[in-house]
Amino acid sequence: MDAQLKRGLLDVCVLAAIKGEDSYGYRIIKDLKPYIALSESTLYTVLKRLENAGMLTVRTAEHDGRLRKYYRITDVGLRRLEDFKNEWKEVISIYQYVAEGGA
Amino acid sequence: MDAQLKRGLLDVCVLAAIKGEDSYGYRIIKDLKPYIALSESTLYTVLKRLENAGMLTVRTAEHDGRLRKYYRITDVGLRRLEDFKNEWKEVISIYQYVAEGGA
DNA sequence: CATAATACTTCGTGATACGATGTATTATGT
DNA sequence: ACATAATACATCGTATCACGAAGTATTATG
Repeated sequence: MDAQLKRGLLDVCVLAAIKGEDSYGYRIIKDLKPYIALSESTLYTVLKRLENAGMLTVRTAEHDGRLRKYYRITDVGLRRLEDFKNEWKEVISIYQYVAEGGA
Repeated sequence: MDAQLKRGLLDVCVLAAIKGEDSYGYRIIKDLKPYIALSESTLYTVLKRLENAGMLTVRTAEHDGRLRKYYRITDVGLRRLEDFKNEWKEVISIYQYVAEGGA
């Protein structure tokens, strides 16, 4: 899909992917694949950004002798998801303007 | 609204604003205001981009002794709007994923 | 007669998606 | 046994882009 349209959706997609259960990079990419494609470099940029914003916390744990970084959503992250749902009303009104022939 | 979400919508909003009738900078901003706020510097960047992409044509005309640049949508621009509508199905599916609690 | 509105333009900055590339380990196929 | 793919994370450089700030000029308005 269009790279620009993607921009506003990436962060919330990643938050949604870790909302129900802690997850890690590779799995997040696979879980999101049916909805939105993102490369590893993009994902790690997103995760770092969300971490800096306090929307998730990281914990390193061993799995089959290999280290994994597990990401967990915070209250701030959950609030971000709620804000996004509210913002969506605006988006819908914009879409209708565009789809129904503009002015 | 969120700057990132905006990115994928700006171009199509501007195209929609000139779809029905040729328009010019200042008016486009006013017409879009109820839906999406954009500054002059942003709009002219968008218009230049759309022109380079062949999605609109420009014509300078005098109006009350003042020069105005009128923008008209092209077939390429109209096709862009159609593509956008098709892309929207993906966006909706992403939204549902995010809104309904992710994985 | 100043202030606001109209109308367009340029510049610099910060944000950011992504390809390319690198490092390591574990599975899988032949 | 050995190569290839999959898993897992990380960094760097680049191109795109929205926007604030500032500028130029004309026409309404209070």
